Amino acid sequence: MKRPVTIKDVAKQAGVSISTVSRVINNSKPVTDEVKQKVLKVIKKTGYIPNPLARSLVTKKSQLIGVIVPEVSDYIVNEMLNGIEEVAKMYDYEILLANTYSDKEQELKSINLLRAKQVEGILMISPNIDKEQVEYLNNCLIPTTYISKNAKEFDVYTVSIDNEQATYDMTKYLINKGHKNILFLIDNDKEDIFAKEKFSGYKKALYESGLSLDENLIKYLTDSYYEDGYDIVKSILEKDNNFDSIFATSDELAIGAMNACFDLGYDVPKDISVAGFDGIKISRMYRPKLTTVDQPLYDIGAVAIRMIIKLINQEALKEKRVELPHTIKERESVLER
Amino acid sequence: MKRPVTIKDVAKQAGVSISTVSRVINNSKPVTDEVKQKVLKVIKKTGYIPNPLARSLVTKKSQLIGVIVPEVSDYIVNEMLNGIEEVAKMYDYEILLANTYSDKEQELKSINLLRAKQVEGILMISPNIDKEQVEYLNNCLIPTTYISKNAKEFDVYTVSIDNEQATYDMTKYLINKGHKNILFLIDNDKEDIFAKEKFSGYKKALYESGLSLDENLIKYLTDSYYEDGYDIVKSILEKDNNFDSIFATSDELAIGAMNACFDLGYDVPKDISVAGFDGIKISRMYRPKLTTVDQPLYDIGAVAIRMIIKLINQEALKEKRVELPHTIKERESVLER
DNA sequence: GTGAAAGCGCTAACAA
DNA sequence: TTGTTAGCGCTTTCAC
Repeated sequence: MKRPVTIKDVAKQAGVSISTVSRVINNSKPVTDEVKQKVLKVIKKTGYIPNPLARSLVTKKSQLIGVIVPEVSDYIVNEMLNGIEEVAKMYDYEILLANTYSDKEQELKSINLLRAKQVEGILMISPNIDKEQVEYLNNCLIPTTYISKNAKEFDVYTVSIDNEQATYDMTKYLINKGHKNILFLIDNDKEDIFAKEKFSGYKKALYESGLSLDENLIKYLTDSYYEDGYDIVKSILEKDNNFDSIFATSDELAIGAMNACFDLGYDVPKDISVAGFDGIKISRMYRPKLTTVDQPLYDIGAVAIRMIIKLINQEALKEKRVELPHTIKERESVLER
Repeated sequence: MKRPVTIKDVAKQAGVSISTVSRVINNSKPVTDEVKQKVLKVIKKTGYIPNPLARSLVTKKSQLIGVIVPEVSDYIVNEMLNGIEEVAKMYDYEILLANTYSDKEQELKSINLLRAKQVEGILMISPNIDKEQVEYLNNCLIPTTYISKNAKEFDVYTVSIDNEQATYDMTKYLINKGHKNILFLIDNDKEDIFAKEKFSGYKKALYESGLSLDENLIKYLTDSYYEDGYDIVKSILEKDNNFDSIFATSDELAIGAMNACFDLGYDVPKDISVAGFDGIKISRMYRPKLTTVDQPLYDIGAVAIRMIIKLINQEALKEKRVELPHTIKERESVLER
């Protein structure tokens, strides 16, 4: 492996001091145009690339942002990652990714690892964060933004949609389509703020429409993979069928739900309407196409990373929490009743 | 932001030289147990984390591997990424990700960017690589492994499955199920080695079974998103229906194909059987569950990154190309005819 | 406008 | 076994 060319080499070949070379590559101080051109020529000729390691060592800036995710392959995370990547690149930041499989201990490890790598900021994507974590991260004094179901419970920088309103909107939509008994699948524990918000939106829509709430129709799921949606709907359907539609608060759950319906001989949407939440790509690929609450996943990622960059640059942020608009995507899985 | 504690601070507090501290954190040279304990205690007390930047600067090892991907959110890439992440972590390497959107220019840019960041190796995931690229990367003298449809055309380190055999196996499977007219959707240009391999596997299975090849049943697609599968099958089905099954060389394509069948009033698998290729998660989520060639995506990623690490450590590699086994996943989308 | 020199935090000879 | 020192590639005072 040939030795890479350094600033010294450039300086020598251009017949100037290394400070001068540094000045031209950073545009940090005025340099005579003549000298500048000379240096530039040598740089081009030698293919010199400044070593960011050395640079970071002195400037204390790594141009690295750590992104902690539960799983790269999670569909939601995934679509966010596109926005994150894009914006980071725009501001010349690189992304250091850390998978945690939603394991608290691994999350802590990842934080330390990223810190060690001198990241300038951290984007924490986690289903649920806890106090210990937030405090730890606060103590690190490293700009952090959260994308998490329960981030609202803490005084932290976070971006999301208005979950209560979104749930309200979809429930209302379902009701307007003539559905009165909506099986509500919530992808969280009952005590979580996230579950509460969604429940609240659901309840509000029901009451406003003069419908009463049937507690048996509310199901809390800890995991929200499609298998979980499948299992619960199947087990319910095997006993009785006292609902005309299903509203699942994640697309994966909704797809699992639809699968269960099909397997037990029900047609979606003819017999049972199904609505989802998220708007991931599969919701369009599946047949029937899933009617769902569309979250601006790309934008959520983009905004979150932008916040971090602003934080790093000490720019003023209007608010700690930003809420992005959602939309109801009317597709094929919900039928007028 | 408080100044992070450095090796100097530790040395001073422990009353030893910085070299001694360095020795205990690296276990590089023997240190009296007594001294060691003293240093360790100070490290724990101060929460000292060695600065890998400084370390890398002198050792020339960044513990970073660059992974160039067409798109983080691509389902295939995605499942590979899990394996990549896992193995990298196992060997204490971090992953630096670069999205290229399959753009050649962007790929070149990414290579330079990763080089600048001092990555020790590069994993290049790209639908198709070209000579210029390979040569450029070779010139960088940086260990590189490729995951690419046409990597076989070059003398490079690469991991894949045996595409010809896999295609053969699935075609054979279809034939054994009584299908004689198999619409064959290839996700590549006709001239690509990848397309040739798959075509060859298809042809071989046909001939072996005494079936003749109908050129009209072979379709080459440049893009292989589900929309592409949808469009082509729809346009064919609108004219005539001279096939009893579809074999698409990507799951997305296959799902698009199934959607087209449904939309035109055909049932899958009753009227038309459909088989895919890849074995991504959605192939299980969709109904009917897709019968497909299962690629060990996780393993492909894992092996590729392992190769790079071996290359970095100058360990001997048995072969430049490794081929992993595939399996035929029998599910619901193919019916005996 | 330019150069010399110090120093970022660390490792690795080299001495002791 | 331990400490001293040079130096990794760069930026940034501080003189000139």
